[in-house]
Amino acid sequence: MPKHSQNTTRKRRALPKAERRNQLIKATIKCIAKKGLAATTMADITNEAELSVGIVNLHFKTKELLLIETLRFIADEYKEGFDQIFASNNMQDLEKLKAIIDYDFSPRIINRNKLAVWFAFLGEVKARPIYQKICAQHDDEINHEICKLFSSLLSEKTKRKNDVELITSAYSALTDGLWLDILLSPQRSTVNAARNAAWQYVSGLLD
Amino acid sequence: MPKHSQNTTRKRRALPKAERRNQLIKATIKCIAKKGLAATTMADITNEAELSVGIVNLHFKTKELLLIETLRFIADEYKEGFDQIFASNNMQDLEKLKAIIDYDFSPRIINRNKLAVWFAFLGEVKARPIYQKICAQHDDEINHEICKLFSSLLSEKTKRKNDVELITSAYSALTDGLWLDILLSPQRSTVNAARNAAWQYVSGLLD
DNA sequence: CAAATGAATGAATGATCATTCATTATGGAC
DNA sequence: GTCCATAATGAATGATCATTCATTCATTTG
Repeated sequence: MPKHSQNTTRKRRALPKAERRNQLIKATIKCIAKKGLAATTMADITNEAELSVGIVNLHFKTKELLLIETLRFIADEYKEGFDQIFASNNMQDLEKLKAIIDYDFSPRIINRNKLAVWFAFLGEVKARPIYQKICAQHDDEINHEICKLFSSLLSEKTKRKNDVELITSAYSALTDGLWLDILLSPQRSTVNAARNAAWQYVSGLLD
Repeated sequence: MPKHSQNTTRKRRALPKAERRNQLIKATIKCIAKKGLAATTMADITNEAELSVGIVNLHFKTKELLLIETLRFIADEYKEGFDQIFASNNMQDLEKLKAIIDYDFSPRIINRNKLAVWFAFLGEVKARPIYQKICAQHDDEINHEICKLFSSLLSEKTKRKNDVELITSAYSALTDGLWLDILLSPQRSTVNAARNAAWQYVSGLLD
């Protein structure tokens, strides 16, 4: 009685390595969102993926390595979309900033499942420096881009009164904090309120 | 060979319940900061407290209940200091806001150990709603007070242009995000930069 | 088609851990 | 001083879980 029978026994199939890895990573995200990082077992993950328990060993060697790849997946996915916006050359700087804010609260990238995974790993950062490392490089690059954007957008007067680097880190912190709000409050309205709050902060700097 | 002998065997002592509970909670905080929530075992905690493994059962019934009380401890501790500032009646509103910002980045309350615990629990919120509940009530009360403060401090012009509730939630999110920065970056300088960023946001609203 | 390859399985293993509870120690009460 | 209530101990228990690997199965190659 195979678990994944529908009516008739489904045949097991060999898939390309990359596809299996993605399948397992997606199952891991779902499980962490549902049960938390601490309570997620290998059996949970392989059940969710409708595969056998031994498969993780085959594709990731250990649970810890699967977790690391899962975090990397989410970090890369975010960074990729971010880079796309920045690389675009049919947008003015202000449009880019608007696009980033929209992106930061778009459901495909930022939803409660992914935020749950994100914050689950961040919560373990002090104990597992590897998690911090995975986030740090992207973060630095992102902050650098945002800083350049503010530099070109803000008036001389504003820049004389405020430190641009400080504005950048406040902006990043604001975004992180708003994400946390979304994770913590199940209402859908939070996402819109969060986007508005981010935009209010930015527009306050611009005029 | 008792673990906690120094030179001669130390006698075990019966302490008032409340003291033992605090001792265990403090040990739990240390362990979570050092090993992470997922990897912290009962043996870790009772070793740290230099007590026997059975003691948690005696004072908290289960590990889960000890964890819940630990989160509650940190939340209550923060709220208590916050209330003290707000209850003071020899401070103007602006002074109060300054005092809150100083408080939010004072090492006694906000340090990497306590932040590690804080975010470790937040990371599990989606899976364990009880953690969310413990934080939510305090958060609501705090936001309410901050909102009142902004209402009285901001000019009519600013209030006409911006929604005070949105400003409040941006302020809270900013603080949360800056705390996350402190947890993530081991440099001591981060704390001062964070305080400055928070203050810059507020002073930008005031003039 | 037969043989070879290697992807996938899942029962078995052994390690880790929370919890239990019979026993021991402690500090009042009298 | 001797009892007694109860705080504290820690070896033992049983449950959970990551990992292993001999076996099974699908696909490819010759």
